[in-house]
Amino acid sequence: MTSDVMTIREMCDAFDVTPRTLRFYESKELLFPIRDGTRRLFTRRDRARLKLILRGKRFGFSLEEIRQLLDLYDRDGSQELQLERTYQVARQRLEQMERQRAELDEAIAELKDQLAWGEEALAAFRRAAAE
Amino acid sequence: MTSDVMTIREMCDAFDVTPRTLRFYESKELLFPIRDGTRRLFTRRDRARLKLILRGKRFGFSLEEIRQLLDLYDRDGSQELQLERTYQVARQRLEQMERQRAELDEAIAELKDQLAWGEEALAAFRRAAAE
DNA sequence: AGAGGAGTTGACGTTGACGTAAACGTGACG
DNA sequence: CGTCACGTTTACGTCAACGTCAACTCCTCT
Repeated sequence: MTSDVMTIREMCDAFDVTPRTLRFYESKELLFPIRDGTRRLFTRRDRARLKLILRGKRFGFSLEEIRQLLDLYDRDGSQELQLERTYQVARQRLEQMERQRAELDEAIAELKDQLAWGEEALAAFRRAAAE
Repeated sequence: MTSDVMTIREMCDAFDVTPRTLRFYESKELLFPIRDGTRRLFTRRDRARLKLILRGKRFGFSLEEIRQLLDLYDRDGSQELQLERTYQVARQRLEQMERQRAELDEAIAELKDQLAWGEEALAAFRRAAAE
């Protein structure tokens, strides 16, 4: 099963990222492709991680935050202390996220108010123009 | 009414920003304080603009976007077109924010799942340790 | 053998929104 | 008169997440 690993090009096509991005992620220890000589070969584990990375980015998380989350998903640590530690990290992240959501909700509500005001102002213009 | 203008310090206190920020905004042509010699004096117009700037930032607009919106308001004459334009931009932002919130909610749910998993695993450890 | 294409490693550039430091001016107070 | 506190300008630093070269190496096809 050679298709168990993918070249950098195949990865780029599959995930719509650039080679630079994949090398960058590797340098940040988000991905761990194996080497065929100097060339990178991405395993199915790398693909799973990249999928999570890209999703995390869409959520607006930093790569460093994502790296921490990946360590949770990656919970290979069969050790209780390690699990406990990553669990705490994840809980903190959840709190952050819920604060973010609260702020976002507030901003959305405010913006909606503004839109209502704008709508009213536009309606006034149109009434004035109708005379 | 000397309170018609404010010093940089008064502005910082009133709006909870740093002097650097106000100077930066001036350099970006978002604010136009008048000068008393070399010192800046912020008018009520500056205060109105700053209020809008900070609100815009909470909504996630870039300073450049904010500048353009402010400039639209500034051009003299009938403001209906400008208002219409601003309204459209704001509506697009709102859509972006609501999509962002939906994704954030999804991520929160997923992370909660992971946490439940971790909790269960920890509980298993503790049961094993209780023997 | 030569050309082409994909891959590699540095290293520097970019954008946004400021922070920080240096070096100096100025007015009020004791 | 000294010395603060506060102000100024200029300019360089920062952080994230890559983009954009340059200067190779290696494989493949003809």
